[in-house]
Amino acid sequence: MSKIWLMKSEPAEVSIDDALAASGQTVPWFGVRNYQARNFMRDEMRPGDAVLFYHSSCPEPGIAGLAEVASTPYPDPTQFDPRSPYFDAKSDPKAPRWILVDVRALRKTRLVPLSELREHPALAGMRLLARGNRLSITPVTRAEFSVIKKLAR
DNA sequence: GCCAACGTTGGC
DNA sequence: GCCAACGTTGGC
Repeated sequence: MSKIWLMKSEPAEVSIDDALAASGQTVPWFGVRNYQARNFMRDEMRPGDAVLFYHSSCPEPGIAGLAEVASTPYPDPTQFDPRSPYFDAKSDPKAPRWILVDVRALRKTRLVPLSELREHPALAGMRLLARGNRLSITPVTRAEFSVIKKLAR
């Protein structure tokens, strides 16, 4: 059974529009520097898994589009680039610490603001909404996904 | 810019 | 292994 994920991106860096404009509508999900989020990509994601494309750290945080996992995991090149903000001097190229997957944008949705997600009773259990959650990648249940797809339509 | 909450680091 | 200090996330 395929899984469903919510993945946060700062639109100033990669927005849903940027992803849709990319070659093959696909972007490498670089910059994840949290072990739990990394492990989701490494251990649990499969190509074809559904993705909610979330805009964070911006004037209107919320769900901005639908996407899918488009690759198996592979090393995140930014960890080896000293000029990148995601450079990690402690990562050994022979055993890369950070990986990523490619994400293919499928379509933009109406922006469903975080505040609206919080108000919806059926979404009260969402990992995204858990107190103090900072994970940039969180699992989404099928029930949550169908509610959100209706909201986003 | 503030700050709550959480993750990571490193001395012991 | 503990835990204080520090760094980061991310909404507001």
